[in-house]
Amino acid sequence: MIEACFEKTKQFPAGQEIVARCTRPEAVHVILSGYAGCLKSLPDRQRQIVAYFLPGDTCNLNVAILGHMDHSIIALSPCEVAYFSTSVLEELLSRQALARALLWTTLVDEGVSREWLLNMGQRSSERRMAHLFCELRYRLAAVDLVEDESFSFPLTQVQLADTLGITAVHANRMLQQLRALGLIELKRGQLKILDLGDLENFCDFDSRYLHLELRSPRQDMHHRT
Amino acid sequence: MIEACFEKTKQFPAGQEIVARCTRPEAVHVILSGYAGCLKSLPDRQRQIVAYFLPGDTCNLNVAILGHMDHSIIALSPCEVAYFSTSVLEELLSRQALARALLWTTLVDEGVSREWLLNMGQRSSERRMAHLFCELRYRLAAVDLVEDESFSFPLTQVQLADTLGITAVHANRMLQQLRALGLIELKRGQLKILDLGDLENFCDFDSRYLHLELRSPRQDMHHRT
DNA sequence: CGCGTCCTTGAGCTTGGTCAAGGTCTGTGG
DNA sequence: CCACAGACCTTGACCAAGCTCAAGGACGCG
Repeated sequence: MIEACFEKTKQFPAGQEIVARCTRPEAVHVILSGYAGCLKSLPDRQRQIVAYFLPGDTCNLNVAILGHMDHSIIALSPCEVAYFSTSVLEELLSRQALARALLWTTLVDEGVSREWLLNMGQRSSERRMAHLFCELRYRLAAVDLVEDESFSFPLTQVQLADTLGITAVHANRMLQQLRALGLIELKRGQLKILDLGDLENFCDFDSRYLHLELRSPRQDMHHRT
Repeated sequence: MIEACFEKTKQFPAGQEIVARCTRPEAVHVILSGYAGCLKSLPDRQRQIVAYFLPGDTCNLNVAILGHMDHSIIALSPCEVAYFSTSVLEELLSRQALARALLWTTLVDEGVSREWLLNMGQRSSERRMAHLFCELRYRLAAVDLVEDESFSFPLTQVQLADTLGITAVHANRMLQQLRALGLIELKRGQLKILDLGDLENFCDFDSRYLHLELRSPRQDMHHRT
C-alpha cells in the first residue's frame, strides 16, 4: 500500500545533494539502492556524517513534521531514490497502524544515533570503524543485501573518515590495521567480513540496538517494492 | 489532559538508576525537576551519557513501542519523576493529534542527538563543552528555568566528562579555560553565561536544531503540571 | 574534627592530526 | 593502444590534543 504512493524515482550521482539544508522539501525520500548520508557541517568546512541511509530507509520524515531540515542529505554513492509527497505522509499519519509504524521507525533511528554517540565518545577509532562495519552488516542483511558476509561499501575513505570523526589519513591507517588483523577485506567498494564473531568481539558489538528482532515497517516497505 | 494520567511521582537521589538497561518498564517517565541522563556503557566500565533529560522531558517513550531499553536512565542530580503507564500511552497514540505530537517529540530528540554527533566528531573538547552549555541554556529557558542567564547545572565533572567523551581531568581543564576566557561562571551547581552571544560565537552554536520555534507537546505537559 | 567526595594541578605518554609526497586505478582522447 | 588527467589511496615525519597516573586541596556532612 505504501509503494502505491511513490510518485516518481530519481537517480543521483555520488556526492550530489538529495535534500539541501534549510530547505523545506515537500517530499519524503526512500532510498532504493546505494548509500545516502545525513550530513552536518560547521562553517570552516568540517563535516560530520551523522547517519547512513541504506536501501529501504526513509530519510527525511522529519521535515514533514518539523518543518525544516537542519542537515542535508547527500548521495554517498550513486543512489536511486523514490519520493512520496508530504501530503501522502499526512494521510499515513491519519491511519492508526501507520502512525505507530512511523513512530517505531523514528525511535529506532534515534536509538541508532545514540549508539553512534557511544561509539564516538568511548571507542578508539579502530574499534569505531569495526563497529560501523558490524552495524552495516546487520542492516544490510535485514534487507537481504549481504551474501557470504560480503556487501557493497562504496564510500571513499574521506567519507568514512567524516563518519567516524577522524581524518582520512587516519581512517586509512585504521583500515590497514583491521585488514592486518585479518578481520576484514575491502576492495573495489566491496567489504567482506572474514569472521563476524571476531569482528563483533573486537568492538563489543551487540546488535540489539538495531531492533531487528521485529519486522520493521521499513522492511515491509522494501520487500514489497 | 495528559497530566491527568500521571499515576504517581517519585524522588531519586543523584546517581540512582531510574530505568535499568534491558528491562521492560511498564511506565513512561517524565522529569519534573533535576537532571536525568540516558547512559550507555561498554564492558570495561567506559560510559557515555548520550542525552540529558531536563524538567518537562519525557524519557522512555521508546520502550512502549520498541519493547526494550538498550540504555539505562539515571538521575544525574536529585530528580523528581512522574510516571504514566504504557497503557495510557497506547491510549494517547490512538488519538490523532497526540500521535502527531509524540512523533514530533521523537523527531526533535533525534535531531538533538545528531547535533551531539556533530559536536563529538568535529569540535574540540573546549568548544564541545561550550556548545553543551548553550544547548542547556535554550532548553531550560524554554521551560522557564533560566534567570539572568544563569541556571542550575548540578552535575559533577565526571558526569560532564562522560557526556563529552573526555576524561574528568581534561573536563576540568577545559572548564578552567572557559572561565579564563570570561565566557562562563560555574560554582555550586549554578552555571552563569556571561555573554551568550560570545559563547555562541565561540562554538558556532545555532539553536535551530532544537526546534523551539513552535510550542512543543512536552512544554504543554510541563506548563500544565 | 575527620572523612568522603569532588576539584585542581603537574609530568610524561599516546592517539590521532597535519603536511607533504608518491603510488594506483580508471576513464578519456589522440 | 598508449599517454595523460583526476580521483583516490598509501606512507612517512613531525606535532598537538587529550589521556594516565599521581598527589594535594577545598568543601560539606555526620
